[in-house]
Amino acid sequence: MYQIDAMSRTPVYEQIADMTEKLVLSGVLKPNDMLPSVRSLSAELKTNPNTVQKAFTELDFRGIVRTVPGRGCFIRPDVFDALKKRAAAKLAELCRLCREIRAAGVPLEDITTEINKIYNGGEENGL
Amino acid sequence: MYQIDAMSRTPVYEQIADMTEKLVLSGVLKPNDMLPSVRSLSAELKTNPNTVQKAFTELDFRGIVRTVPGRGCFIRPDVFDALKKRAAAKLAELCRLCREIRAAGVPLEDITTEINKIYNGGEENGL
Amino acid sequence: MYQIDAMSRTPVYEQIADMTEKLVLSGVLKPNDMLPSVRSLSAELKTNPNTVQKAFTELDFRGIVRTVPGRGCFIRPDVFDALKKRAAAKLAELCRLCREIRAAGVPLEDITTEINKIYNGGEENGL
Amino acid sequence: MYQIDAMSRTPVYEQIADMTEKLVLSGVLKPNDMLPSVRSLSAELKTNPNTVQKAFTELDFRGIVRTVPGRGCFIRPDVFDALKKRAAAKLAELCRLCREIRAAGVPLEDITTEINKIYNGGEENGL
DNA sequence: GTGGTCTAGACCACT
DNA sequence: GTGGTCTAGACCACG
Repeated sequence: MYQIDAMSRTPVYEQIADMTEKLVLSGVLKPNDMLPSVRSLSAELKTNPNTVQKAFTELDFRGIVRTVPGRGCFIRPDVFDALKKRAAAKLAELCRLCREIRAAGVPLEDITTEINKIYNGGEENGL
Repeated sequence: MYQIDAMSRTPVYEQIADMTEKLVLSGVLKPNDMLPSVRSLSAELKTNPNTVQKAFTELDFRGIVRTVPGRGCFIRPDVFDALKKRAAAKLAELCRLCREIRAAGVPLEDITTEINKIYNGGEENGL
Repeated sequence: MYQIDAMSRTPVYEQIADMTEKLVLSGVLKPNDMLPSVRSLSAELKTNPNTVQKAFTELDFRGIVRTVPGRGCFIRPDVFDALKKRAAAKLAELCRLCREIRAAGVPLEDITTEINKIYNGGEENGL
Repeated sequence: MYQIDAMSRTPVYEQIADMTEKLVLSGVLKPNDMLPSVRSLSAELKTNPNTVQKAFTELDFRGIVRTVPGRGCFIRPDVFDALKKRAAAKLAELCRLCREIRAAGVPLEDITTEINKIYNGGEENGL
């Protein structure tokens, strides 16, 4: 279910957090579902438990999960509210990029055609 | 001409490189222009000379400048080709973000209206 | 009678102990009353018997109950003395918080109005 | 300047974070001041650098500091806004305690006299 | 079994 | 020098 890229520049703990987010968006993980335990996931990913722990802490901060000591780590019931907020932040980042691209002289059409391709790309949730 | 934000989380050397790029796009720096020397720029920005040096190396890597040992650092004649390629890379990054935003359930209109706002924002090159 | 919040960060055994205290304060449990057995309560709350056992040990420590091996767990005759002592400890904790709030520059009125609201809130014992 | 209590139940990293907050409230640390480095503070407190690191991360989350990789950890210019918000949260916690104390039959006067003592206690910032 | 904290020590990117 | 990440392994509280 999880897979990490050791060569990537994004930290392992962030990869785990991002991947979990995507598993929620793709419906694999649903509200109140329990995440794999720190130990089992660290064994599966062949990473240190502390790294997984940090990923779960990060997810807690993001409002994606609620971790209950001694019981486990659970997807929050209101996870989609948190994801909405994160999407808004990503939209702002997209706008920043867009301004840079415009400044480089790229025409509006180049961007809109790319975006339309993505949105007309059917139902695949390729993340 | 240059200004860095010490509180920003983007590395100072990257800020310098990005700013130089924008000075080219806004026409302040033109092909074959010479950049300030490492020593003068580091004095102006109150940073470590190593940091400025690293920024110049980064710009060299990006294809923006050509460093001539003993003479200085010059904007490449073909700088706009390099900038086109970098814009293309940014477009790809934008698409990646766009896919994530789509996965979060944000409608296409939210994105296109934002982008249109940017492209209809007149001639200002506010970078 | 009892109800636990699995998502809460306060340990389950503490939730059980706190709730028992409140049942005494609200008059539902009176001195010399017997508490439900560990087994029956753990079944009702769908928790581990060890957890309920730990809650009872905690209540014993607090001076709320007296556990008689082989017979059961009883509210102490002098339970209200123990509750008085605990209220005093809570008052000390409140003072600690109050000092912190004062240090943050919050005016006295903000605190007293909040407290008056609570004490003028009628007879409801909503705990 | 810093001192930790190894026997306390509050984690060391939290003690460090709380202490830093109090140093701001007492005026010892001011906006834009730099905190001691992870290494120096860990040496001073005889703790592991990772523990101090975690404290700084916590302070970042609280909005107290801004940590800039390669440069250091600085008190935010708007630190007092963050402290105001934290004080509001503490006031809510105080109200929760107050309700419990009221339920235990403690009269309003007992609380208000204690609080008045604190607020009339002169200028000492005893934290 | 679960997560939370901590130590010890390494390597990296940035200034 | 600075902070950031990661590994290895320990101990604790909770269920």
